[in-house]
Amino acid sequence: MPRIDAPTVAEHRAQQRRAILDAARALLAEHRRAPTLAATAQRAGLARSSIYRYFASQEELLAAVVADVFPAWAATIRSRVEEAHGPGEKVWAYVRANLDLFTSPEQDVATALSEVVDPGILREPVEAFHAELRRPLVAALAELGEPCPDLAADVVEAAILPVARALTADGSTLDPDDARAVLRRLLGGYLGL
Amino acid sequence: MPRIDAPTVAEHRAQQRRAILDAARALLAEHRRAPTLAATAQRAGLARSSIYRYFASQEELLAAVVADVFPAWAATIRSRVEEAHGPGEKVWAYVRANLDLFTSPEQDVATALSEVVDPGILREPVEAFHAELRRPLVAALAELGEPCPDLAADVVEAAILPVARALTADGSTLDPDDARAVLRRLLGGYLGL
DNA sequence: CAATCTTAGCGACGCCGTGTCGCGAACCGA
DNA sequence: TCGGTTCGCGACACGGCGTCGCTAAGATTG
Repeated sequence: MPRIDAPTVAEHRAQQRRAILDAARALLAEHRRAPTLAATAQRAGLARSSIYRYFASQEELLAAVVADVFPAWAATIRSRVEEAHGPGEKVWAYVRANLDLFTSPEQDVATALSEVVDPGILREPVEAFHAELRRPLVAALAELGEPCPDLAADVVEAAILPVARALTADGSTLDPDDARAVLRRLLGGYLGL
Repeated sequence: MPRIDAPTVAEHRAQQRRAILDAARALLAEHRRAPTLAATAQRAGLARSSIYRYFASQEELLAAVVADVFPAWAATIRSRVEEAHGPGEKVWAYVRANLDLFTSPEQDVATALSEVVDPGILREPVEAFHAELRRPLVAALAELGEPCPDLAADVVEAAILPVARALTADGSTLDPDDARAVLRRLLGGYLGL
């Protein structure tokens, strides 16, 4: 068991796991695509093969990254929706909360995760948490009398993405208020706002 | 120059190119992801390395597949939009034309191409033609007085995708009319319908 | 304290993907 | 007929992921 820098092995393990997770998250945010294990390992300061001591596969590692980020995100959205009064307001609160998250300090990961609708390795872990995250939206839509709340929720969420992308694009000069206004106009009739 | 089955070399070349293109298209439709060169070559009946006699890279091959499919698609959409009267109707015609294409005989490729929003190799060629395809939508939105017609077009197109996916999903029991209704309710206020 | 067990870390390997290279063979034109 | 062109192909290089076996350092137990 080569060089251990923490007092105990258990702590060392926790530190290494964190280092790998952080490295993967940073690379995901930078490149907006699933990071390679080689790059992740280099950034975390260990050998590529050693990653497998902590995660069974690249997919599991990425799922762990997602699991690391989503809970706080979901909690924020849920509370924002709960603060709103009436189903239409709740849907709008959901939309705004999402847009705010995309332009928040966690913007990098949030954007990257959504950008990567990759049919590849990131898709499955992201979608698992997605189902959890969108529950308040589905509920609000059902309350609005929408016969297909799940499908409608898909549509609303899909509509949010391009706006978020436009807001976080590199040389974007788009005013956040204008961006919100586009969504508001588009979904406005439905929301009764 | 081994075995040539066509009268002339030029015809043989054209036939081979077509065979590769068709193989790639079929595989794309089947697996909804960029086909490997090995699989494409096997299906087209030549060696993997021979594909490079016809296409400089996998990316160029896939771009050619896209270029092969899009023109007819774009023409259909354009004519459907032109048939509509008034900007709101045009937007709705654009949406309906897209949904119809997803459930048409070319459904396989259309769905696959949209499904593959892959940040990977298919993305660039698809987006190039996409800009061309959506022009009538942008025009109609601008006519509606939308201040950010490009962004709004992004949103409308993004909204179409989940509905198309739901319609073409494997065990889908969704009524196409219900699906359209979801989009109509969501965009309805905006379209003034 | 020492023998033993456990296990982190690592390099080497296998497999599969893309893209390149050189050779042989077939077609074409002079 | 004969040389040039180029098609088709296997071999190769390179870079991904995942596995294996060795080494050595910590943990455990007597």
